[in-house]
Amino acid sequence: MSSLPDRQHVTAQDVARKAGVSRAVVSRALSNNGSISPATRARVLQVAEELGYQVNFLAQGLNRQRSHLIGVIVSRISDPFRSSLLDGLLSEIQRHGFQALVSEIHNEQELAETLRNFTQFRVSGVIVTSGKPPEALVNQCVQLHIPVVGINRQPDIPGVDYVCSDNEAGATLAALHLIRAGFHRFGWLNTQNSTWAGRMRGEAFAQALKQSGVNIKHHLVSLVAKQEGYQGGFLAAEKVGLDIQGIFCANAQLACGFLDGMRKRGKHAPEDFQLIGFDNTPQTEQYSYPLTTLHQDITELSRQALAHLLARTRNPTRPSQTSWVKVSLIYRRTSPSV
Amino acid sequence: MSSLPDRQHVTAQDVARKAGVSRAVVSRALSNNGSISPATRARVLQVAEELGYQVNFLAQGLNRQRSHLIGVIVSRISDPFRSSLLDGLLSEIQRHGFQALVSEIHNEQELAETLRNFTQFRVSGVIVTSGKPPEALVNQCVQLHIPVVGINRQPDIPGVDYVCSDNEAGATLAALHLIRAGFHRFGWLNTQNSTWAGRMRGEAFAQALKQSGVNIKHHLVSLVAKQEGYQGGFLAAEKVGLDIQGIFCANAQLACGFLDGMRKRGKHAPEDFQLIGFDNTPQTEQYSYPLTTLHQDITELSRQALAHLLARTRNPTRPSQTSWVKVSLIYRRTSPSV
DNA sequence: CTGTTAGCGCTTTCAA
DNA sequence: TTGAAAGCGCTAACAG
Repeated sequence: MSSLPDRQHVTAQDVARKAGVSRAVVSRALSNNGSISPATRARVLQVAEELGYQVNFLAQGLNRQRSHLIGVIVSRISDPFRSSLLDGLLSEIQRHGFQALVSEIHNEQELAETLRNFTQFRVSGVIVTSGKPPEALVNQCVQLHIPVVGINRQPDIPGVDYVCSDNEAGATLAALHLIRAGFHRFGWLNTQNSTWAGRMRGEAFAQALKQSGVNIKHHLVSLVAKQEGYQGGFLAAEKVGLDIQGIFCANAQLACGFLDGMRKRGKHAPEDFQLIGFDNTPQTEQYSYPLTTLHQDITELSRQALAHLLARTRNPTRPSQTSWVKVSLIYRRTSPSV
Repeated sequence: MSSLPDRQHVTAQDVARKAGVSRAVVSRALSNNGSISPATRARVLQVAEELGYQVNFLAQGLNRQRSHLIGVIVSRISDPFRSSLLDGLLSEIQRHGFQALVSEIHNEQELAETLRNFTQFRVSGVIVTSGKPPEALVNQCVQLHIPVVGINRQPDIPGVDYVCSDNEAGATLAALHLIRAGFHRFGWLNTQNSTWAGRMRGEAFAQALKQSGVNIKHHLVSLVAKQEGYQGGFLAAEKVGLDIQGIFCANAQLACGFLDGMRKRGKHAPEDFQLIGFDNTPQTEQYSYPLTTLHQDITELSRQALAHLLARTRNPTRPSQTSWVKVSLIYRRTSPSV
């Protein structure tokens, strides 16, 4: 003899009936939107509670033309830095009451499809941590008032906001640290298909060396890894000249691989050469990889990303903004002691 | 002079108008569902293409009472095994044309809230990789015909399907491998708040030793780490007796930490002690952590999870099933050579 | 094979 | 403050 209807879910209609009001009132009570007397509101909420009412987000989204979903585009999430970043992003997304639609992509085409899919779900925003979205699609998002924010992407699409670690500053810190140790022969290690962030780091590193009087033509060697990640760094170490002194790596995985590759050759940091990485992944604080590294502030990166998203939601036509997040040098045991 | 309406999105109505048919026909053409002449179908698809029509998933889901979303519950995804698992799951989910709603939880209460949120989006299924969902909520899912599948969870809730790595078999392999090396003093390392899978591994390890004639009362010491992950293993190594010979770890992070903790004490595997881990994370194939380990077949785990989901979608009342996925011992350099 | 119709469950004017 | 009514965009049952 339950008073519940035969239907599967309790609807606003059910609540309305039981509370003796109209559906509209129920909607107002729950959304805190539109005027309603405190008394009615309380009663409706009470009944809703009793009935275990839960808003149907699909219906709500359909009506509002916007779901409580935020699309996140990632790739290779088993990479430690990327999974940490995703972690930070998820926390932040959930903290703001959204749910994350996560999509892993393997190429630009999948990125395009994913972006389309996201719009079909009327997401409240898109966060791109990997790949470069085709401008046409992004423009469509912009037109639909779906905020798009890129993390560590080249800030070049109008209408998109960006948040980037301050790669230049980081690379400069690395260069200065190495120079102060009195080195003369420097190395820069990156992968063949580097991201924009990686390239920035390399350019800034060279630039900083140069400004400190290093003849980079002769004293900076550029190592390019054929593969991404640990393996790439490991193999790159096989053929590096052993007279090299201070090496800066585009990211943590490359650095760990390089360190191991050198170990295999019997060379160790900081005695035989010195190494600075980027990212400060958990692995680089482990006993066996005590890597001096530039710390990316993932929490801040995530916060800023959401902040941009929300700001643009309020004002869809505001000019594009890029936030630069400070990086800091973490001194460990692969570089000169300070 | 565009023929497009002023509205933001192209709707089925627009396509219908331009193709000179009714909305229903458009729906049929796109969903391949309900009879329609090949000619009309082709024409409709053509027009849809031209107009750049995209189904509104919110409306579709509202009507069908089911979205193309699959909820995934995770925690601590910066842990290498977990991020690898998530990776596998995402691939599999996307391969089947779903989108993943990923939610990171920190306790059972968040799990409950998340589960509710998922149902509010009318997900097509839920995959739980962490925590133990309250049975009441799960029952609600079951009633709503939302399939729930647990990965590496204790298979004990009716109506839920499970896929687990074969922990017993893995632990037995480990025990046998260590015994064959002629050892007498064994160790088992796990965290204080272990998962069910971890406990299973420990029990099976002890059991296997016993069956091989080891007096586990005296010759098996159980180390419990106060913290999870690398740090837990590292600290656990600080106080282990140095006469220990063969140690089995509940997971890869503990094992790496333990290895490093012992290194700090000047003890190395396999010379001074021997170590077998679980999970075969990428890190354990690195030069500095050449860990003998049990490989969890993430691809298979993911496939089975989706298979259960789809099977139960077709037949919501089928009896609960548990799939056991084979694990294999990967021989590296922390254990006796074979 | 195709069109009409009646919802799916919610929000939001607009009157009362 | 409240209710009635229209509509978000799509699907499915039913006639024709």
